This record gives sequence, structure tokens and C-alpha cells, in this order.
Amino acid sequence: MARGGAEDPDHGVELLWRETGEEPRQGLSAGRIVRAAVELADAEGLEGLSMRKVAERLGFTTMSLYRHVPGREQLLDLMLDAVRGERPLPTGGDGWRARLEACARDGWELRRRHPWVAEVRGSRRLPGPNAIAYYDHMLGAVAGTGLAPAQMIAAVNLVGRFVDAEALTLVETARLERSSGVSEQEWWGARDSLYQRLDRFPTLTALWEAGGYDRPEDSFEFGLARVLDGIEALIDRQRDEMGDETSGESSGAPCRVCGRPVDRPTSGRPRVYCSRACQQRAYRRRQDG
Amino acid sequence: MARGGAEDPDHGVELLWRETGEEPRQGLSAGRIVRAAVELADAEGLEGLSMRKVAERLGFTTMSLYRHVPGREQLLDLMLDAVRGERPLPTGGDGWRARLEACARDGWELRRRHPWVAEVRGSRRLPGPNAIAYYDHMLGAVAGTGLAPAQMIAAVNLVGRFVDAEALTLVETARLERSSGVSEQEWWGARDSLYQRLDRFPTLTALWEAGGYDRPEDSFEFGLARVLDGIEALIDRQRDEMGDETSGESSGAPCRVCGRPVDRPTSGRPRVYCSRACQQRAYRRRQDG
DNA sequence: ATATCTTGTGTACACCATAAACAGAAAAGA
DNA sequence: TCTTTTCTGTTTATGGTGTACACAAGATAT
Repeated sequence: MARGGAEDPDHGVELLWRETGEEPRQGLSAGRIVRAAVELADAEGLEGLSMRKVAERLGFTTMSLYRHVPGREQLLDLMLDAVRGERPLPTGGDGWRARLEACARDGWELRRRHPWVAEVRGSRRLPGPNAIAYYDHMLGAVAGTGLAPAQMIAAVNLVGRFVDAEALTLVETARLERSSGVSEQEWWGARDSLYQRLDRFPTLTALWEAGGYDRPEDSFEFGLARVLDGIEALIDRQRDEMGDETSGESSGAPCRVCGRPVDRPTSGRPRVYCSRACQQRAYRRRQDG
Repeated sequence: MARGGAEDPDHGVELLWRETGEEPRQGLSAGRIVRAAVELADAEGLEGLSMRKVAERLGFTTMSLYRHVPGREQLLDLMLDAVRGERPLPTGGDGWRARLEACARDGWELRRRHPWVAEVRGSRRLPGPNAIAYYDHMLGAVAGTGLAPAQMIAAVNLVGRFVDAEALTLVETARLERSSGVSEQEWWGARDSLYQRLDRFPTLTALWEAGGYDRPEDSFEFGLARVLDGIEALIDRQRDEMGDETSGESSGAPCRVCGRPVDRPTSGRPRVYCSRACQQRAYRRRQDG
């Protein structure tokens, strides 16, 4: 069997999308390794997650893991998808904003329970079924907003990356607080040698004296509200433009591919697709199916 | 001399804020180490930056570096401040938005020239004079917008973290492209084993067929516009509320501490500070000075 | 019974940051 | 000028990482 090693991404895909449940009575298995790794990462963070320690926790040798998991990177992929499947998809309220916000808060909650999730980096991370379901769910939140397809994707990615970035800064402080035993406040509070050099920076000093650093805004709440506001502004703007363009002229059936309104020419055959791109898409779709 | 080792942050502060220019004729110095490290990180990324390689590049032994720099982490602090001093502060156009956007684009450009900047993580990074000047400059961009001090700080932090997060994803793809020799497009394009499992996800499939992934939005441009829109929405909203609250009632001198409008009571002594917090601030200021 | 596949083991390698003790030179003090 | 201290660079050693490779025992198929 062509069981590709660490170099073969398709093996990783098979592992991620395998039907679970066929766990052997005894011995190792991918599922058991993943569970042990998640426990370990929960307890010690991502930098504390080593193949040696996972193996020790299971009572096997280090290299035995490689019989079931291609390598550490692929193990991380499996862990990510595993924790995403722990809870059902967030059922938000009405409207795109409430639903997208619910997704963001759910992602935030996930990273609170498993802080290492935010530390897992790298493009080329293969998504598993749970990650894709989540992603699809987020995309569904902004469907029907009038945004172009690429804009929907960008909006969802923006929210996702925001949550991730925010969680990453949080877990970094937490890690230092645990490893050093000194809280963030204490540590920065003791940096007098730094503060005494900040006098000659006017705005910073003014804000300091105005108490801006005494009761800071909640970084996640503030940022999430701004990002959603920004997306809302885009949606409103485009809806307005759309209304102006097509007022009294279009208002026929929407584009069969992307659902956006279609310009209707005053004379000639009525258009079915909103753009040449959508026309091509539909064509290829007919060819493939 | 109490030359604290790696455990002493104050030593790091001294190094960061030292007057440069007193470079010895020969031998090592913090400045030379930092320059060599920046060159190395530019060429090989942050994971390729090891004390060994820096020392080799300078023709000394590994441990010789520790006579001038407390450790790798502190070297990173020094590197960050060094590259931030390479170019003058961005002189944006008029208005807070143009200036804040100029800062964001400048930060983006910095990370394009030195991709490893985005990879340097961890709270408790000591800022040097250049970093503080930059931060002060960004804060100055949103001064006078009517935002509360903590909101100004949060807004600037949001933009900064956005740029950093965006740059981080970019450098991660670049690193993989270089180490593997396969471009991101090629790699994802070869993942048929993944795509064939995505049919049962409706929104994702619809957006795929609508061409949303063929011409994606520029992630940085899209996100920056949304974030700035979001901040603008907050500013506008607060300005409106402020106008309603104080119309025909305030419009006296602004708060002496933070500059925001002050509610003027209909009877009694006119207020000088906008809030009890600002009053306390001013009091402490008088005590200290 | 023989061959093949699966699973777990032990060894080995090339890295990494940095602690500790040491050696020579330069500078300061007597 | 002689001695003592300080500065600067070196050498050696420790404990950690992921994983390639060769090997061995058991299960399964032919």
C-alpha cells in the first residue's frame, strides 16, 4: 500500500476524513494519539507538546507514534479538527451580523478551552470535516447579504483571522505568566526604567495621564465590534449602489449562479447571468455534471 | 557592575535605549551583532536565525555573543527596534483616517522588507525608542477624533495587530514556498483528494462555483478598509451622540486633561474636567510635578 | 508451512539555547 | 612600574527537539 510518509499530503487528507469508530481493542491508534496529544497541549501548551511526551503518556516509545501519524505537523492537523468537533455549530440569532458574531464568539470560546489552537501556525494546514463544516457555516452567515462571492470569503476570513490573532496574543501572555510566575500587570508595572524615558512622547504621555491605560478596552470586544461594523458598512454601501443602479431597470430574476441582481438591457434578449464570469461558471458546471 | 543576565529586563531596556555611535574599532558589539542578525533573518527567516549562525557570520564563537547581548529573545527586541529606525515616520495626508492608513501601509511595507518581524511573538517585548516613536505617531493620528483615551489605544492596537496578523500569514506561505519549492497555488491545486469531499457543503460549493476563489480579494486591502470603516463608524456614532447630549448645553472649554467636551451643568460651578477620572488624573499630576 | 504485512522498539543524527569555568588582554590603582 | 581588577572571547557540557533507519515479533494470507 502506498502509505505515503510525511511528504504525502493526500495521506493526511485520508487520515483527517477517515470514518472514526474502528478503534482497535488494544494498542495504539490515530484517535488515541490525538486525544493524548490534545490533553497534553491543553496542559502544557503547544511548545510543551513533543512526540516523546505524547508517547510517554500513552506508555509507548516515541517512534511507535509514527506508525499511526505521519509526523508532528499532521498530528496538529488532526488535533485541530478533533477539538472543532467537540461542540455543535453555533446557532446564532437572526441576520448575518448576529450569526457571524456568534461564530466569532464560538471560535473565541474554543481557543479559551484549547489555547494551543491559536498557536498552531502555517498555511497548508489540511482542513478536516469539522473545520470545513465550521467554515461553511460561517460562509452561510454572510450569504444573501448582497456581497460578491470573493467579498463573502474575504469577510469570513477577516473575522476568522481576527479571532485567531486576538487569541494568539492572549495565549502568549498566559504562557509567560505561567512560566515566569509573574503576572503581566506586575511585570509591566515594574518597568520603571522604561517609563521614565517616555516623557518626550507627547501623545503617549497625554493618554497615559488621561487614564487610557488604567481601564483599557476589552481588546476582543472592541475589535470584533469594529470589524463587524466595517463589514456592515460595506454591505450597506453596496446595497445602496445596487439600488441606484437597478432602480426601475432590473428587478427581474437574480443571477442563476451567484444570486446577485442582473442588469436588464432595455432591448434584446434578457440576461440570465449577472456577468460573463458567472456565465462561464454555469457553462462549465453543465459540462462537468 | 550589575550587568544583569537574561533574567533582568532592565538591562534589556538599557541596551535598547542606549546612545548608539560608540562602536569600538574592532571586535564585537551589540550593534554589529544586531546588524548581522537582521541580515541573517532577512535571508533565512526567523527559524533560520540561530546564535550559532550569527556568530559564524561575524567570525566569532557562539558564546561570544552572550558578552554583548543577554540572549536570543533580547536580540530579537534589539532587531525589531533597529529595523523600525531604518525609515522616517510616515507622513500621511489630512485627517485621522489617511494618517492611520499611512501608518498601516508603512508597517506593511516594513514587514515586506523584513518578513521575520511578523514572526517575532510574545508579550513582554520591550519597546525601544523607534518603536515608541512609531506608536506615539499612530496614537497622534487618532487624537482629536473625539474617541475616549482607552478607545484611541484600542483602535491603534487593532490596526497594529491586523497588520501583524496579515503579515504573519503571508510570511508563513512564503516560508513554505521556499522550503518546499512548490507554490501555494500548485500545492492547493493538487489536493483533489480534499476537494472531492467538499460537495456536501452547500455554501462553500456555491461560492466555489460562483468563482469566489478564482479572483480572491486582496486580503490586506480588504481587511484594512473594513477595520478603518469600523473605526470610522465608531467615531461618527460617538460624535453624533456627543452632539445630541451637549447641543446648546456645553460648548464651553474642553476638558483640561483629555480634551473632550465637558458637560456644563445648568446651575452651579462650571466643570473643568469631563469626568471624575480626569479630575483625579489632574490632581495626581499636580502632586507629582 | 511459508511469505507478507503490520506494529512497536532501539539507536543515531543533526540541530538548538545557554550555563560554567577558563584564558588573555586591557585598564586602573598603588 | 607592579599588581589587581575588569572586560572579552573561548571551550566544554547539558538537556531538549523531530525523525530516518534497521530490526524484531506477531498476525494474516496463501
